[in-house]
Amino acid sequence: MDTLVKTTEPPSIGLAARKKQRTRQLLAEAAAELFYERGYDATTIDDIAAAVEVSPRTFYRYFPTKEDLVVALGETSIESFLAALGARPPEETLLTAVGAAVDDALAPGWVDTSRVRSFMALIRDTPAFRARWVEEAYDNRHRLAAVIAGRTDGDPAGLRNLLIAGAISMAINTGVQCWADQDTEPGPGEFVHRALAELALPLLAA
Amino acid sequence: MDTLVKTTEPPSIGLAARKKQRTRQLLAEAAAELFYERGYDATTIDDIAAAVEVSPRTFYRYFPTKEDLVVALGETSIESFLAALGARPPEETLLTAVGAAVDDALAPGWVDTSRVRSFMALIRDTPAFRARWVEEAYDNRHRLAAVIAGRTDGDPAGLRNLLIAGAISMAINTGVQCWADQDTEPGPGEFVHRALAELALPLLAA
DNA sequence: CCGAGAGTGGCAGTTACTGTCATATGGCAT
DNA sequence: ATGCCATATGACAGTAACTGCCACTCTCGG
Repeated sequence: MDTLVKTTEPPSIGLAARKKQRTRQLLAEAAAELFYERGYDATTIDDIAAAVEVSPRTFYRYFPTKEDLVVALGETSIESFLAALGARPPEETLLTAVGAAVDDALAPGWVDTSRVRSFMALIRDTPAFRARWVEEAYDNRHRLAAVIAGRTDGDPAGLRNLLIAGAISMAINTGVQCWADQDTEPGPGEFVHRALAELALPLLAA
Repeated sequence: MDTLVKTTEPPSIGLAARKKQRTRQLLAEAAAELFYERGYDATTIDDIAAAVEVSPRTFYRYFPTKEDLVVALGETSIESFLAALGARPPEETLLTAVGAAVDDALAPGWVDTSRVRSFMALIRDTPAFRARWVEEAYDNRHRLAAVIAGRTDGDPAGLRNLLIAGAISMAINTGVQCWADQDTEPGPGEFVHRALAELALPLLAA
C-alpha cells in the first residue's frame, strides 16, 4: 500500500485516530488554560473534561494522572530541543550547541514566549508539577545522553554520558527558570550557556 | 536554669514533646515496615495509623502527605552526609571529600546497610517516592551549596556553587543507586567517587 | 449492510486528604 | 494538690483523584 505517498500522512492514519489525537490536544490545552487562570489545585478533572465536553472518565483514558498533564504541556519543547541539538553542526562545542539548541527550541514564532514563561511559573509554583517535571527531566537523561553520544564519541549507554546529560539537564532547567523569572533582554539560551559555563565541564568543549 | 546539665537534654525538652517525636518516629518506622512488606500502593494510611494505634487523622498531623514519608525515611542520611562533608578535612579535594562523606554517612554500624539497600530499591520501584526524592535532592542543592562554599571560597548563594551542588547531588544519587542495585564489594562512596570522576568537574579538585 | 473492535459515558467504590468540633491530656501557676 | 490553658487527639463529614465494570455507540473493514 502506497508507502511512497505520505506527505503529511493523512492517508496512512485513520480519521478516528486523528480525532483521538485532537481530543488529547484539546484536553491538554483546556487544562493549561484553566491552570493559568485559577491554578492547579483549583482546577478539577471535571472542569477540564467539561471544557472539552467529554466525560471525566474519558480524561483518564488519555492521561494516567492529573500530574501527567505537565508532561503533555512540556513534551513538545523537549522534543524540539532534542531535535535541535541533534541538528546542530558537529563542529560546535557542546557548550555552544546546547545553548543554541535551547534558543532554537524556544524561538519566538515557533513557540509563544509568554506561554513558556507562564509554563515555567506554573512549574515553579506547583509542587506536584515541579516534582513530576524534575523527574521527567531525570528520566530523559537517557535520551539526551544518546544525542550527546551521537555528537562526540559513541557510547549512548555509558555512565559518563548519562552523568553529563544529567548535569546539562539540570543546568538547562536552572537556566531557563532564571530566564523565565526575570523578564530581561537575553534569550533563554544565553542563561543556559552561562549556567553551563559556570559548571565548567571540560567535556563540554569536546 | 541549669543549662549546664544537659547530657541528653531530657530537662530542656518536655515529656510531651518527646512523646510527639516518638509518635512521629513510630509512624515512619511502621510505614517503612509495611512498604517493604507489601509495597507502597498496597499500604493505606489507615494501615499505618492502625499499626501505631493512632487515628488516621493524627497521621496527617505529622506528615503532610503519604509521599512525604520518603523524606522522613531518608532525611537522617542526608543530615549525616551534610554533617560528614562539613567535618571532612579542608585539604581534601571535593572529589575525595564527597565520596568519603557518603561512606561516613552510610557506614555500617551507623546505619543498617541492608536497610539502605531496601530504601533505594523502594525509591527505584515507587514512582511517587522517586519523584518526591528527586525533588527533595533538587531542593537540598542550596544546603549542599552552602557546605561546599564553606570548604572553598565563600559564596553560598552563588549560581556556580548551586550548579555544582546540583551536579554532585545527581552524581551521588546515581552512584548510590548503582551501588544498591548490585551487591558488590566496594562501598557506596567508591561508586559516588567514580561517578564524580566521570563528570570530571575541574572544580572538584579545588 | 453488517459484524467486530475501539472509543465513550455513567456509576459505584476506594483512597488520599481537609475542615471542624468535641474530648482528652500534659504543662504550669497558684 | 488543684484548676486552668494550650495543645494533641479522635470522630465525622466532605471533596477530589483515580479505577473497574458494564452498556452503548460509532467507526472501520468486509
